[in-house]
Amino acid sequence: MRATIYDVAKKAGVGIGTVSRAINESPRITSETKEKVLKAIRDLNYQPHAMAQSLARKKTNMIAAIVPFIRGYFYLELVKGIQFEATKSNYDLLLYSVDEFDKTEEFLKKTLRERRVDGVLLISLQISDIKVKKFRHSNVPIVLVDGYHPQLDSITVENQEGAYLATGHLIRQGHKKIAMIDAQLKSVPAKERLHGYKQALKEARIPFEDKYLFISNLAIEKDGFNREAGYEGMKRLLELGEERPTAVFVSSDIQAAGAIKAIKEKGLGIPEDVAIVGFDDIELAEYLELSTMHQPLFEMGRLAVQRLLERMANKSVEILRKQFSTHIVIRSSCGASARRMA
Amino acid sequence: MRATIYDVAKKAGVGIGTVSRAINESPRITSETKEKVLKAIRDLNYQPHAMAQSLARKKTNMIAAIVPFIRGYFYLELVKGIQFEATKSNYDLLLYSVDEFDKTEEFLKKTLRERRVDGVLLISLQISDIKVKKFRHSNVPIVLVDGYHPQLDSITVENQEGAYLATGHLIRQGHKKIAMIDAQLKSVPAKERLHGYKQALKEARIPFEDKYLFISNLAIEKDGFNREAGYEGMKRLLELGEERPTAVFVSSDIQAAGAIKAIKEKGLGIPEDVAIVGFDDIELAEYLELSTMHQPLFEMGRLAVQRLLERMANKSVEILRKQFSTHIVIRSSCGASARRMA
DNA sequence: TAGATCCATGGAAGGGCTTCCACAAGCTCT
DNA sequence: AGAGCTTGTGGAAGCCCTTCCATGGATCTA
Repeated sequence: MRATIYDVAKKAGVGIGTVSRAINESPRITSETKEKVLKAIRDLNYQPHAMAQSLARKKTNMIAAIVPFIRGYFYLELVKGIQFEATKSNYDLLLYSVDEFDKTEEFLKKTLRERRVDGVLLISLQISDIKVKKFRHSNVPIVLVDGYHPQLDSITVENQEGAYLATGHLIRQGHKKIAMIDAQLKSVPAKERLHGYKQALKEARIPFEDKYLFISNLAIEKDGFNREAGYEGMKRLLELGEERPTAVFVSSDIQAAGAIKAIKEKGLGIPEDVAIVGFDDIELAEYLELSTMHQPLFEMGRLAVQRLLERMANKSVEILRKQFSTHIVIRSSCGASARRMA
Repeated sequence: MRATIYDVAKKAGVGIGTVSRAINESPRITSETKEKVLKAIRDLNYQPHAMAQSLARKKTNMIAAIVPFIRGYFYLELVKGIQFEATKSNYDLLLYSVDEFDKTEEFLKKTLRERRVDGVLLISLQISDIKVKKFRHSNVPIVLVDGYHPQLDSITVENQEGAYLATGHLIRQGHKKIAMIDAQLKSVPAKERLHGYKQALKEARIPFEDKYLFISNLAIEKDGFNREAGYEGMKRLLELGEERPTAVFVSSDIQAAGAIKAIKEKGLGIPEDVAIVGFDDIELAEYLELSTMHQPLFEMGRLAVQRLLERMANKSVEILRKQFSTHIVIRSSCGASARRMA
C-alpha cells in the first residue's frame, strides 16, 4: 500500500503539519526535525499524492495546449518548445488535439470549468469573444500562439512583414506575375500575410490581380493550411496558360509542398518556370529545397509557457503582444543565390 | 465563485449524495429528482471539480505518453492516434517528451508514485527490469509501443519481417552489394531489423559483410535514429570507392533523409547509382520519393490506448504482443516500378 | 393488518494533502 | 520574576467529490 503523510508522521514521531512543512521547504521548521522527517520519507518510499496536493493547493501544476494537430509538422517544433519550458518549470503538459473546429470550444469549456489545468495555450485557433470573457472572469489564464485577440496575450510572428519580405524578394528577382496561395482569411495569420503580399506589390507598382490570389475552399471547416489546398491552388494557377504566374508566395510550407507537387506534375521546373517562397520554415522545407520565411517555433513555444506562468503568478500584468521577426531562408526554390536577408 | 456540489444540493433541495447520483447515471434515483437536480446544475453552471473527483474515485482519467520527441516526425502520427483514442474514451493525455535517456526513468517514477495518471504509454524507449517489477507491483499499467519487454504488453511492427522484405526487394532488383544503415542495437527494433536484413542476404546466398553494415556512434546516448546518423553512414559507405554498395536498406526514413543528402552531395543518382529503401513511411517519405516499409502508426497508437484501458479495467489479462505487419511502399528511390508487395 | 421487503434519499466518512490556529517552550526585556 | 514575544509544532478544518450506511415511506405478502 502507498504510504500517506500520516504514515510518515507516525514513523518520524511528528505531526502531519510538520511533514508537510518538511516537504514544502517551509522556513518554520528546524533542520533536525526536517532531517528526521526526510529520513522517514526515504524509509517509507513516500511520495505525495499529486491529486490530493492539487485539491488542497487549488493548483494542478498542469497546463493544457490545444493544438490543431492535423496540420502536422508545423506543431512539432512548437510543442517541443512548450514541453521543454513546461518541464523546466515543473509543469505537466496536457495535450488536446482538435481536428474539427467545434471541439476547441469543448476543450476550452472543459479546461475552464473542471479546473483541470492552471493555464491554457491555444495554438493557431480562434476563440470567441464570449469565451474570452469567461476566461477573464475565471482565473485560468490563456495565451494565444500563432493567433491574436486584443484582450489576450498573444505570441506570433511578424506575419505581414514576413509576407512583405517574401513577396519583395520575388519582386527583386525580376518577377512581375506573382501569385499568392493563401489559407482561409478567418485565420489571422492568413489575413496578415495577404496584407503583406499586397503591400509589397503596391510599393513595386504591380497591380494586385484577383486571378493571382488563390484561397482554398477545400474543406471549408478547416483553415486551408494543408497540402491539398496548396496543390489545388497551384493547379488552378497553372491553368491560366500564358498568363500563369512566374512566381508564387505560398502562405505555409505545407501548402508549398502541395504546390511543388502540382508544378512537377505539369512538367515545369522550379525555379525556372515557377519560383516559389513559402512560410514557416518547418523541417520539411529543407528537404524540399524550399525558400521560406523562418519562424522561431521552439522559441515561441518557450515564451508562451513563460508568459503563461507569469500570468498565473500575477494576474494584473499588461496584455502582451509579442511578434517575433522573420527572415527569409534562401534555398533553391526561389531562384536566388544563397544569401540571407534581414 | 465556482459552485460546488453543496450549492447544487441546496438549490435543488436534495442531499449531496443525490446530486452525485444524478451526475453519475446511477440507477438509484427517480427521473423526477434527477431532472430537478440537472436543472439546478444548469442554473448554477456547475461542473464537477476534476481533481476532487480524481481523489475520491482514486482514478485520474489521464494517461501519460512518454515520447522521445526529439526524433520528430515519426511520432506525430503515433501521437495523433493515441490522442484520438484517448479523447474518444474520455481520457486526457499527458505528454512527456524526453531527450536524454535518464529522464525516462524520472518520468516513470513520477507517474508511478505520484499517481498522476492511470496508465502509461512508453514509446520507443527502454525500461529497466527493476522498473518493470515496480510497475507490476503497482496498479498502474504500462504498454510499450515500438519497443518490447517480455513482461509487458507491447505493440510493434514486424520489424524483422519488414527488414527482410525490404532487403529482399533490393535483391530482386538485381543488387548484390547491399548495405544497411542501422541505429544503435540496444534499440529492439534496430536489432530486429538487422536480423531481417541478414536473413534476406542469407537466403539469397549473399555473404554478409561487416563493411556494409553501418551503425552510428553519433550521439551515443541517443539511439541513432536521426538524420545526422544516416548522413554519416552513407558518407562512410560511399568512401568505399569501387566497392561501394549499389543499394542500401536504411532502418528509418529519417536516417534515409540524411543518406539521400549524402548521395546527392556526392553527385550520385538515386536509384541509378544507389538504390535505397527506408523504414517507417512517415509523411516525409512521400516528399523524398523514398520507397519504404509502411508502419500503421495511427492504428498502433489507437491500439495502444485501447490496450491500456483494457488493462486498467482488468488487471489479469494475458500479456499482449501485437506485431502489425508491414508492406513496402514503392516510390522512385528503389528503382522498381510502382507496384505493391504483400 | 402486521410484518417483511424494497428502494430512493440524506449525509457522514473518507480520499490525502495544505493551511491556519492554538499552544507550549524558550526568549527578551523590564 | 513576571510580562510579552517569538517560534516550532500538532492537528483540526477545509479542499470537493464518491460511497456506504442508515432511514423511512411505499409496496408487497400472508
